[in-house]
Amino acid sequence: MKKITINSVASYAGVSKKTVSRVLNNEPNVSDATREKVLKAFKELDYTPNPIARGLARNRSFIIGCLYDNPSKSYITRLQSGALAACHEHGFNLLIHPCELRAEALLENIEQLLQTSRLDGLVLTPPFSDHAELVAFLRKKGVPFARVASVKLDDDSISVRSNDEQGAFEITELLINMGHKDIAFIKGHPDHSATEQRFNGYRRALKQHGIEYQERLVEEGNFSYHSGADSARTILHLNPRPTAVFASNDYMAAAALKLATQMNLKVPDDISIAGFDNAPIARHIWPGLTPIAQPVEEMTRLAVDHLIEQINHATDEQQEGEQRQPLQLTLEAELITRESTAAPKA
Amino acid sequence: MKKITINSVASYAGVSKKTVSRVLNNEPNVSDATREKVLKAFKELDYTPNPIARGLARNRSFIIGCLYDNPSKSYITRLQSGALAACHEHGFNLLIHPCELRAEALLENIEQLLQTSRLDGLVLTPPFSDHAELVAFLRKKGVPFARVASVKLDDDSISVRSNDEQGAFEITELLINMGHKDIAFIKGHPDHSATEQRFNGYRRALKQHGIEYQERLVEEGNFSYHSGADSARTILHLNPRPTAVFASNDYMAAAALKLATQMNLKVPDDISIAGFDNAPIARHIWPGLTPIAQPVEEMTRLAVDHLIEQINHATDEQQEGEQRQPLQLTLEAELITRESTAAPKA
DNA sequence: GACAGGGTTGACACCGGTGTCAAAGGTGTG
DNA sequence: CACACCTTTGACACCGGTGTCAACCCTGTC
Repeated sequence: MKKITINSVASYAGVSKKTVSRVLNNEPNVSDATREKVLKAFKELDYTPNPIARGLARNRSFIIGCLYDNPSKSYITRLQSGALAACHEHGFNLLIHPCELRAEALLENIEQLLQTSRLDGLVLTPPFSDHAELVAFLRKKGVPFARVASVKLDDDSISVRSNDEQGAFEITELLINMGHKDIAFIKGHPDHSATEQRFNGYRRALKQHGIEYQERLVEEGNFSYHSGADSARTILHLNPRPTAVFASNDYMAAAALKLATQMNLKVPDDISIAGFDNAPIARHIWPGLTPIAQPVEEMTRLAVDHLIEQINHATDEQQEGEQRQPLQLTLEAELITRESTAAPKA
Repeated sequence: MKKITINSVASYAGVSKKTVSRVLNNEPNVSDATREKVLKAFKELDYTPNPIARGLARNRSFIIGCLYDNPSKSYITRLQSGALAACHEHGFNLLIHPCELRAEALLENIEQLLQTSRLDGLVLTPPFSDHAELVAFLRKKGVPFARVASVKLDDDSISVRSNDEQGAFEITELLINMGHKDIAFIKGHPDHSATEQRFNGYRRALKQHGIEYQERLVEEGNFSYHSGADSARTILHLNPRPTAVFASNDYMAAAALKLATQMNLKVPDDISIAGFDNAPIARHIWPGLTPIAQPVEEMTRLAVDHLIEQINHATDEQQEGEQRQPLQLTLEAELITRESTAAPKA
């Protein structure tokens, strides 16, 4: 099969390759007649431009990298699917790069990624979104990036988050309004800034309703199912036992729910359980889990969308002067009620 | 920040850029002294080659594409993680491309992917692994590819699978040996060739143990949780009700388990439930699910590993003569026993 | 009819590497 | 010492596009 290059098209259409390039890029100042000729040549030769050559000339790769380190598979695939939607819309592709937050060679790892792939930009997902060192590193290198679900806001980068504090507040309030007073809380991974936000929301709801905060009801988890099981074991053996458990994500909530069932506790009659995220598992277990739903896919889509716009804008203008358009969006989280929460049995 | 190119290195080291290129690629016929000089220049200038330029010159992108269309998030992330392991080992990156099997524009979609990304190769995962039209298309285009979990073997492509038929046989036999005779079966998606294999294993086990096959016990699903719920609803309302259900994947099994619990049936006392895959959900629900575990990650890793070797080999030798090394591997699936299966209550 | 000014076009260098080939340098043999 | 032969090296074209700039054409105006 013969390769069709810009030169083939040019000679076929009887114009210079530069003119072909102009048509390719929808540049102005090409006469209609010429444009027609070239477009016809495209069709008849079945030509498609070589993105690698274009990338070399423009110093672009048209690839966005996605960084993550997360135990939840559903979270990861939702991130990816949001990122992909935005990428494909703009003719970009997505390269995935899982890596460990705690690895000491993190920056070296990222640097190598950047050098071996010449990415046009990077999406940082939790827990990287609030990694100060990494953010500083990328800024120094001049690599465009966007942050998803970051909490510590600063004012010159793209960041899309959901309102974790408010979400946690609402679900805690739901439990309180049902009549619960002893509400246990399982924290998330300390490296994720959402962990603190959710905890804050929990405490704010208690305070606002005049319920005393009890440290004995709070356990530290790390978002994994396993950590949820460990925390739940402690909580469910407390005496007196709380009447509700709010876990910082659905996996830990699911673990609590499984353990409660194993202990012959009825959910929600003996104990209510609430989660955070609305992962598929929340629907797949029995009883169905009441969570706060975060719009993960939408957050990522928006973040990547703006990232690409920034990239395109920056190269168009060639302004070294850091003409960033800061963008800080906060989407609302939504309470979804299922069977795992109810008023405490009298 | 000044850009370091091969020219900077060349002039710094006092050699030609071709010599630098030779050192980069570990080519022979460079004197030790020269090599030292160049390596020193690499270090001192902190040089890393531009993969886009290299890709243009060699007509390579060092990117592998991964095609999938699967409802199971855990399956997808395991695929990705196996593929990534192999890619990173060889200095490649992974680009993900979910797309719909049934879409009429499938081939156009893939063609565009190939043209816009200049992928070096493609990993086909179920249900694409056995998509005859797609395979023929790629072969015609000369695009290297590897197939994961394909069943219909042919003899000139890379394919890594696990033994679905045998796995289904073993888990069915487990149920039979526990004393079950009325064993319901939920089929998978008809487009996936594994669906037929698992069904075959189920029937072989019945036959080998002299149990009559009953069509009324077989329902058609499509691997999604939802379809499992539908099938389970029919099965659990049969009269007489089977004493065991074997679903073709864990999501459908989980749906059956949830429904059984909702119907106040005790699992496994009233009904045993078995799955296939060993997805995380199998551990996360109560009671824990007995499945056949497929080595998804390992299959994909091996497939991509051989794919990349074929790619590297092909470009080294420049043999148009289709010097493919066919590779057909079958990994064994493993039975994992948890709480959802037991002898039927007398 | 000369000239200014805008739209259209192509020659050519360039992006940062790799492939080809010939020249230069070193060694062993008759 | 002449010669063949192998190793080492660099000049140069090339991969397939894009950016720069000058040349050209056409129109409208004085």
